Amino acid sequence: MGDQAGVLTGAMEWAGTFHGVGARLLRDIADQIGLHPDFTIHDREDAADLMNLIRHELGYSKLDSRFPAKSTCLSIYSRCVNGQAPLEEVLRTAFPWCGAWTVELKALFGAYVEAKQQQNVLDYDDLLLYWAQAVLDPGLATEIGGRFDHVLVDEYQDTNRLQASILLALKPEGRGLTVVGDDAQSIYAFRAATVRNILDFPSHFSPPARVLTLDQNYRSTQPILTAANAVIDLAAERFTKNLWTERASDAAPRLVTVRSETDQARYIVEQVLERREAGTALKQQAVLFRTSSHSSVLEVELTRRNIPYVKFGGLKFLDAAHVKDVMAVLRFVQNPRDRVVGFRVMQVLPGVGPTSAQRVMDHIFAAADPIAALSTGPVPPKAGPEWTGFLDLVTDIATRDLGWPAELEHARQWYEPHLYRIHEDGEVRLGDLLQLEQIAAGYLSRERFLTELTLDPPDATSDQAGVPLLDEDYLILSTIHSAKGQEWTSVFVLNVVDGCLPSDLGTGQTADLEEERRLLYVAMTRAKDELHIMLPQRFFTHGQQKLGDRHVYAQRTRFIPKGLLDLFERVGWPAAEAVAPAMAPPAEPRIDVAARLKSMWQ
DNA sequence: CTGGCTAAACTTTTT
DNA sequence: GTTTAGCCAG
Repeated sequence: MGDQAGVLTGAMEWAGTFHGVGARLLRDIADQIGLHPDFTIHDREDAADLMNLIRHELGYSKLDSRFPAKSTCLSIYSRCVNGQAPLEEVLRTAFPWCGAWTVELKALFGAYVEAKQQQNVLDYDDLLLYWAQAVLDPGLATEIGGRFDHVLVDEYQDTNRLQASILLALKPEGRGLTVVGDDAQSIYAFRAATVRNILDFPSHFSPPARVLTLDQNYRSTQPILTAANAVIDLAAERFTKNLWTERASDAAPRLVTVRSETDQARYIVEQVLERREAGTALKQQAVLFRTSSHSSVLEVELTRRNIPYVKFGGLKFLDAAHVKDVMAVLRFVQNPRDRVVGFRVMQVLPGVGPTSAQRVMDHIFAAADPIAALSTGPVPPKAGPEWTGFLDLVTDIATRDLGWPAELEHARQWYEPHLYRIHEDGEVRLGDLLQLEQIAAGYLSRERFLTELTLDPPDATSDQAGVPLLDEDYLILSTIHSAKGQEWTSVFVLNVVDGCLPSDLGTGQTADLEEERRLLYVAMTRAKDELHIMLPQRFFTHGQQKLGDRHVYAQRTRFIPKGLLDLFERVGWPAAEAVAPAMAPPAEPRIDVAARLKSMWQ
C-alpha cells in the first residue's frame, strides 16, 4: 500500500491502494449502483469541514456543554464505517468521553451521509463502503471478482473489517487470493485496522488457506534483529515468529544518551556527515520519529548546516491554505454542488462571508447547470467588481476549452492579488502555487489530477522550496508510519523516551500502548547495518500552563527496560574528552548561540 | 453581515 | 503554538 502504489501500474493493469482501486472501479460501475460517475472525493479535512457545516445546521455548535470537535466527529463516524461496528460500541471502546452525545451523533451522521449524496461527493470511507455494498449483490460480485485472476494484498495486517469484507466477496472461495503481512507490524488500529484480518484469514476458507512463514530476514544484521525481537517479545500478545538472518555483525545497535534535543540534532548531523565521508550516501540514512513535530529542532540544525533533507509524513504541501484555495477553484468547476468547496472559493473574495456564500450555493444547487445559474443568482452585496471577476474565471474554465494545465494557471493568476492581500509572505506562497502547476503538468486531465492527488498526495516536503531533487543526495526524515516497508543502511530514531514513544496521548488503554510498542519495532527493523536509538534527557516544554518549569526530564522508553540494555551499545554524547577537538569545521563558529537561544522557544 | 479582535481549548500516526 | 467560538464596530 501507499508508496509502491504506482510503481507496478505498467506491469499490472490494476495496482494501488484499496481506496485508489475503489475510486477507479466505482467510476466504472457507477450507473449500476445509482452513483453519478462524476463524483468528487473529499479528503479528511474536506470531510471534517462538511461535518462542521452539518453540525452548525443542527445547532450542535452552541449547546450548553461542548459538542465534540469536527475532527473527532469524523473519527467516530469513520471508525463505525471501517470497523463495521455500531456507534454505541465505538463510543464505549474508543471515545468514552463522547458517550453522552449518542443521539446527536447519530442524527449528525445521518445528515452527513445525506449531504454527501446530494452533493455527489464521496469521502475516503465511501470509496470502500460503496465498493463493499456493490459486491453484496451476487451478480456484481461475480462480475467484479471475475475481472481479476488474482488478488494480491500487501501489508494485510493494516486492513480493516470493511476491506476484508470486500476481499472475501471478490474471491469467496479463496482461489486466486494471496495476502502478505506481519502481525508484529500492525500500526494502524487507530484507523480501525485489525490484526484479526490476517490471523483469521486461513480459517475463512475450506480447506484453510496455506500459511507460508517468512522468518529469514535479508535486511538487518543479527544484533539489530536480536534487539528488535527482544522489544517485541515483551508484547502482551505473543507473535507468530522470530526473525533471523545470516548477516552477522559485531556492531550492536546504539542507545545514545544526549542532554537535550539540540544535542540530539548535533549528534545526528555529526554522525550522518561522518558516514557520508565513509561512502554512505545521505539517501541511505534516515531519521525516524513518532510525531511529525519531533523533527523540528533537527530541521533547524540541518538547514543551518546546509544539509539537504526530505521529510515524509506530517503536514502536506496540499494542506497549505493558499494551495487549497487554488485547488478549490478547479474543484468548484468540477462539482459546483460541493458546498465545502463552494464556501471556500467564494470566501476568498473580500466582502463575502458565510451568509452570502450560503445564499449563492442555495441558488445554484437546484439548477440543471449550476455554473450558468451563478450569473443569474444573488450577488453578495459587498463583493463589488471582484464578483464579476470570479464569475468570468469560473465560466472561462467551465465553458472555454483552456486545456490542461492552462486552466490551473488561469486560476492562479486570478488568485494572485488575493494571495498578497491575505498573506504577508505572498512571494513564498506563490512559489508553492508554481510548483503546483509543475505537478499538474504530469496529469492528463483536471479530473485525474484532482482524484489522484486526493488519493495519493505528494507526501514529501523538503527544505528547499519546490524541485523534487531526484538525482541529488539528501537525508531522509520520516514519521515511523511513513517509513513502513522501507529500509536504510543507517537509521536514527528520535526521542525514544516515554511521552514521545509511547506518545503520551496513546498511553490511555493497553491496546493503544501495544501499538506504540509495535511502532518502535517497525522503526528498529528499518535499519540494515546501523541503528541509533536516541535518548534526550531533557525537554523544553511548549505552551504548558504550568508556570516556571522550562524543561522536563525524560525517562527512557518503557519498551526498553533494564533487562534489555545489554543488547545495546550504550553511548553518552558528547563524550567528555571529545568536546574540545571534535567540533565544527574551521570556518564555522564553534557554537551558534543565536540558534540555541531560538531553539529554546521552539 | 463581514471581518477583526480576544479568550480559551486542544495538541499523533494516514487512505 | 494553533484552532475555534464569541463579541463588537462599521
